[in-house]
Amino acid sequence: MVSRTSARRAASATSTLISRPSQRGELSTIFIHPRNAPPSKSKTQPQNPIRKSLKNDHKINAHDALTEFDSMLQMQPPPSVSSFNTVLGTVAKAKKYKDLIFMFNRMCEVNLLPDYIGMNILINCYSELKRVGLSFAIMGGILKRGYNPNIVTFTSLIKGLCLENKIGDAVELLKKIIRLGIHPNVKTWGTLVNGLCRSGNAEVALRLHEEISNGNVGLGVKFKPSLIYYNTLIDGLCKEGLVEKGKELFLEMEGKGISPDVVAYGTLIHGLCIVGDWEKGKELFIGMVDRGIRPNVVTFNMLIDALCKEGKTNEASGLLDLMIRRGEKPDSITFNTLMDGYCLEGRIDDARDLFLSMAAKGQERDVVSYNVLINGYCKCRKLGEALGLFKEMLSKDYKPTAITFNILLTGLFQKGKVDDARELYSKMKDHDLTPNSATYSILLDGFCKNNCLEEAVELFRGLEKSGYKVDSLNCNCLLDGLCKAGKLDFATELFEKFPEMGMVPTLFTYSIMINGLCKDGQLEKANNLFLEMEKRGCAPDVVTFNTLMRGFCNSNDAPKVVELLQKMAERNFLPDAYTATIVVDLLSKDDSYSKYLELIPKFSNKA
DNA sequence: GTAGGGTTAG
Repeated sequence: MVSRTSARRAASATSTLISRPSQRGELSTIFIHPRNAPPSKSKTQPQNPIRKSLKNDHKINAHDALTEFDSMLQMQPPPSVSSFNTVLGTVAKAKKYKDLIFMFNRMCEVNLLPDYIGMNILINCYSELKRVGLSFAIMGGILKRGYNPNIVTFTSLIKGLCLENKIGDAVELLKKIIRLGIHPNVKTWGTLVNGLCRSGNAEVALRLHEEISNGNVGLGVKFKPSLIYYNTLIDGLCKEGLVEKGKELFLEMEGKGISPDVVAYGTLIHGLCIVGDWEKGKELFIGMVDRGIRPNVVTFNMLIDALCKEGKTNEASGLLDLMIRRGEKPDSITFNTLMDGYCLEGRIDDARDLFLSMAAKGQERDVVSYNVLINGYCKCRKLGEALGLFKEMLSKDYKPTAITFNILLTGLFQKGKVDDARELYSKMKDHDLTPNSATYSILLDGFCKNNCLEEAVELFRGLEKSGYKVDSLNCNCLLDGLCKAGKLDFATELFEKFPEMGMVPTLFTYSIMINGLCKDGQLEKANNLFLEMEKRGCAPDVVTFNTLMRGFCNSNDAPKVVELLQKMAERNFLPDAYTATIVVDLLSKDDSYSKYLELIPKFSNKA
């Protein structure tokens, strides 16, 4: 058991980690118990038949729980606070967090303060809503009320920190509770592993896994990984392209007597599809079915998506028929995925037909269905149709998202309709939508590419002033615009400001700058930047090589091009079609260049 | 009674 003092110490340790929120009004109803109104705890609770069924019937949904909650509030005498936890838990499981907060507020209004289980539910709720500051405040309330935060409390806090991208803080919090003698369990580790994976640190997660498996972390408590824990880690590894590691973990799990389920198989199949190993994915899928594990709608959706991305929409459509025959009901994701596949292939009419047939096939469309089709129309430059669909969705009361606007803005800029783009952008706030990073990148890029560089700069400066934290993607858009407009001085100035703006130049940033410098005839600077990016741990790709080689080629510096070609070959980079145009150009300039080209070792055929 | 996992659109 966790001693009260250690839990309190952990709590005070965390309060230095996270600043306390200022939303006192919102919380006071939960924290401060009104005087002379202790929580009722009658021993003779009236047994409510609905509540009984809540416990026994797993199919009870959040709606029934809310109804039950209302009737519980009406009871005289009121039921015990703890008896509310079942209904709260049901609504929490359904992820109806807004409803949950409403319920807690209602309880507080009638002087029913949640017990520490209820407060744990509330902490998890705020963490899920990415309001971890409030989560910590509720934990303060747990202490104030004389309860102990337990490992469930801390696991929810760690999740909240992870969801707000505060992985460092999450790790620190975990270290602190371990030092204080609170033992993390497999769910705590799973939460952290998930947080690490989702923030692009799958390899760190893997190292952590090795450490805890070896008993190096966790105060000598035997670590028992679970199926879900393994699935989390395998998924994280696969999403970063480390499918081989994922496979190893899959086998390790089986070696420990944990049988993979439909999720484990699905995760690994998805991973194989991501790296393009469709054959192995198929093999695994067959193996799974042979083992008697039924693919479900998610499995089918992933397979349909993989086929679509491979351009095999007919096979994907066949899979939709197969799942229906097998009695697996397709959901909106199934239809949206296939529609997007058709759009990617330019089969916009097939996408439209599927869109129109959804209702008849027993599946209502959703916002994503509209987004997919609008995007399809934008991509084949049928802006009229796209805008028509947008109007239709509004008239049918579908709520557009920032993505809807981003899709349409992209389409409008691509067609040079800057005025329409401006007008649409101004309408976002009418729909209670906040532009996101992608919106700003689209605007910056769109203005730059439509001869409105001034407006892009103006927008960028406005963003900086507004306190919005511009990211490297936003900057890359403006950098590219500045470079292409020949404003190398301004571009260089912005590029050099990256560190003080808290940004790390990406591969794209370097390629944009190298391209700009080359076009401006500043080849030495371009070459230096190329060398610098390597030093800073940003490996150039084929595009970077091509960009620089094109620059040297245009300034007739054949030896430099050859040198770069050799470097590419050393790294087993396969030249692409663009590389070929450079070589051809070089040869056509002067026959004598061919003597340099003989020096190039053969490119390996290894992909 | 409360905490952890796989799928779609920009």
